[in-house]
Formats: sequence, C-alpha cells, structure tokens
Amino acid sequence: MTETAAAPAPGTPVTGAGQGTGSPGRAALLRALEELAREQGVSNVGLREVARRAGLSHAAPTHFFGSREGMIRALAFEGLELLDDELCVAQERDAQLPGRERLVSDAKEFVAFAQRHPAHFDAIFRTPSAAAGDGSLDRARRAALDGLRALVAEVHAAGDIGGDVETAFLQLCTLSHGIASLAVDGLLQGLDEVPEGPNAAADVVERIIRAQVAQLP
Amino acid sequence: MTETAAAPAPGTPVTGAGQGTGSPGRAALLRALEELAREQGVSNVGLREVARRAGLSHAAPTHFFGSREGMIRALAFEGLELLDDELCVAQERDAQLPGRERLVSDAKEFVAFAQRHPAHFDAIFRTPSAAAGDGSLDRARRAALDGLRALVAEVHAAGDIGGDVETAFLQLCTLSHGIASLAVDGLLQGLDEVPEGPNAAADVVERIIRAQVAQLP
DNA sequence: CACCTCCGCTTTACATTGTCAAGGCTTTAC
DNA sequence: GTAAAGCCTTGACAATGTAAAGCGGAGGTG
Repeated sequence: MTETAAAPAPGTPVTGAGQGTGSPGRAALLRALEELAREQGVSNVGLREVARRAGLSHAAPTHFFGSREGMIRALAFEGLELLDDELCVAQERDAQLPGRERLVSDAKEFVAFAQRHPAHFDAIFRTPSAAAGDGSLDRARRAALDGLRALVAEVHAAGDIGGDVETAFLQLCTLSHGIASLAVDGLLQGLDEVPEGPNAAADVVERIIRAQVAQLP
Repeated sequence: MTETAAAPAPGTPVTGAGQGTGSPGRAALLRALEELAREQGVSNVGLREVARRAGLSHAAPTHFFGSREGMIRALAFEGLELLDDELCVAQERDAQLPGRERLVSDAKEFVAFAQRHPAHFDAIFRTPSAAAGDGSLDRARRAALDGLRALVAEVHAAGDIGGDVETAFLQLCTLSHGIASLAVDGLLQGLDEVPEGPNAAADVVERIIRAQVAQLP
C-alpha cells in the first residue's frame, strides 16, 4: 500500500508503457535528467534542477511525471526500449557467429549498454523505485531480458552448450549485471590487481565474460 | 575536486577508518540509519529522519558525520568491518572442506551478508558516494575482499582449480556482486521462470553459485 | 464569429530537507 | 575553582518535492 497509483495529473497522467511520449517539454526533461544523472548519479538529481536545465518552470517535471519517482520511472521505461533495441541489433549482427561467440557478444553488449547509458541503467535496475512492486516495470524488465533468454535457449538447442538452460541463463544474467554495476561505478579497477593500460575496464570485462562462456558445459 | 576534505567539526571530525566509534549518540544514529535504510533504501533516508528516530536533535548527524554523505560513509566503514568479520568466521568454519566447497561457501556468505545487512551493503558498494575517488573507502573495500582473493589463490595452489587465478577471482567477485545486488532489490525472483516455494531466492543463489564453481577449470 | 474545452505549462504557496554558526551543559584536567 | 574538551542543541537559511490554482493558445462546435 505504498502508492501504486500515481497522481492523475490534469494533463498527461504518467504514461504507463513507453508509447506516446508526445510533448516536446517532456522529451526535453528526459534529456536533461539523463545528462544530470550521468554527471551526479540518478539518485542525486533534483526535480527543479532538471527543470532548470531543460529551460522549463520548476513544476514542469511534476506536471508530466507526477512525482520525482515517476520521472525516474519514465527514464527507466525509455531505457528499456533502448536496451531492447540495442540487444536486438547486436543479435542480428552476430547471427552467424558460432553459438558461444554469440553469448559472449550479447553479454558484452549488455555491459556496454550500461556504460553507454549509465543513467538509464540505474533507473532500470538500481534505483529504489525500481526495486520491487511496480508491476509494469517488472514486466517490461523481464521482457527486455527475454532476448537473452531466447538466445541461450537457441544456443543450447543447437548443442553448442549443455547443462541446464535456465541455470546458464541465470549465470549470464547475474554475471553481466555484476560486471555492469561495478563497471558503471568505477569499482572494477579497484578489483583488479594491475592498473593496466588505456581501456582497462573493457579488457577486464572481455576477459571475465569470455572465461565464463567458455566454461559453460 | 568535489569535496574530499570533510568539514572538520569541533567534536569528532569524521572518523577516517572504523576505529574509535566512541560516543553513544553516534552509535544510536548509525543504528537508526541502518533501520531506516533497510526500510526505504539508503538513498532515501534523511538526515533529520535519522536524528528523530535516534531521539536526538536534527543537527546531531551533521555534528558527528559532517554531512549526509559522511554519515553513509560511516555506515560503509562499519559494514566493511562486519563483512570482514563474517567472511573470516565462515572461512574458519569451512577450513577443512574440499577446495571448491570452500569457494561455494564463501560466495554464498557474501550474498548472505548483503541480504542480512542490505543497508551496509548499499553503503559499501552501491551508493554514489561509494562510487569513485574516496581513497580510504577504496582501500578498505579492497582489503575486505582480500580474504576471498587469498582463498581463491589457496585453492588454486592446492590444485583444486586450474586456469588463471585472477580471472577466477574476478568471476567469483562479479558473479557474487551481481547475485547480491539483484537479490537485495528483489529482482532475482523476476528473473527466474518459476515462482517456486518458500525460500526461492536462497535456492536460486545456491544453484547459480554451485554451477559456477563446478565449472571452474 | 463567439464560445467552449482541452493541452501544455507557469505561478504561488507550503512543509520539509541539508547545512552552517553559535551556544549550552556536563565531564575531565589541572 | 577555573579551564578545557566533548557532546549535543537551538536557530536560521537556502533549496527541495509537492499541491493547487491559473493562464494562453489550439481545435473543435454552434
């Protein structure tokens, strides 16, 4: 009984799914939110700050999204569409690679998404409002991961990997999520022993994922 | 150049490491913070709310910790001590299990820590202030993980696992972190297909970790 | 044209928050 | 007995999130 029903604002009352983004102001606000969240972390951005950066009045965000939480929810939905798109094009691109290579690529793509769009990643997976309860977010999140689930099933069906499909899927999901989280927070460097060269993070990511996929039964 | 140097309050000026917790008020504040963070997530707790719950004036937290961020930092340091302790007793307890069993147990222990102390876990690994920069927090975090690093090295030296030690360590770390993060946020249930029985989360955690360790070369 | 009604946003207002400066009370030291 | 230190409070300020009411124009209807 927290507050599942958002305040039904006079205008647009919080778009449930992603369709119908509509007004230019709304889009500008999301852009501003993304920028600020990328700079300070999504949980540190203020409603009024976003409005200022977007060049609107301080109450514009509340008007469109109902509340601060609603605003971040909106960013999460936008991010889920983005994630879905990027994973799809990656899978298409890698369609004729060997099975395990496709798994490696997909996991890498997930991590890369988190690094390219840290604000969206946070909004989707790591913000308190994302945590539990919200049915439609839960469903959308699950849907976005169905691509990976299907890929694992396909590779398994083709005999490229063995063992339990669901377990393999869970391993890839949790590992990718862990790597992505640590990478976004800059904590991967702290883990590894050697400071390394220019793109240390990318190398470590590649190394872990590749080892993981190679070890699947 | 954000603000590495905290405000040197007249009294205790933010304890750098964990030693010398001292005053009763300080401890009460940390208790209150932990309670509230467990209920609402660490990023949603307010300075004044913590003070109220602890039965102190609204400025007490600022007095002891310098700032809101400092307060959470303090929780992080406390949590790191706790984590270190718990991992140590677990390793001691499992000293004579076979090598891979010890790895399984340690990883499970890490996840269990996150579930038992979600506020501490967040403060250590998942709060924006934990992200980058802070040298002493970085060092403490790394130190807390040295136990696991040593264990992996030991098991590897004994010939129970092969391959690259550092990679194995990274795999275990990132996987554990991913599982812990998802579990704390209640997102693990959303991943798995079957709703399952009573302690679904624990079963899934066990399954993933066990598979992972079994697959190490 | 006049009128009405939305849509998109603003203005005003208020309770609450984080932070700062200053001060008081108690304990310890000399 | 006086001084100092530790522990905490009171008071104030700017900034935040949220709610309610209002404004201007576009679009349709008579």
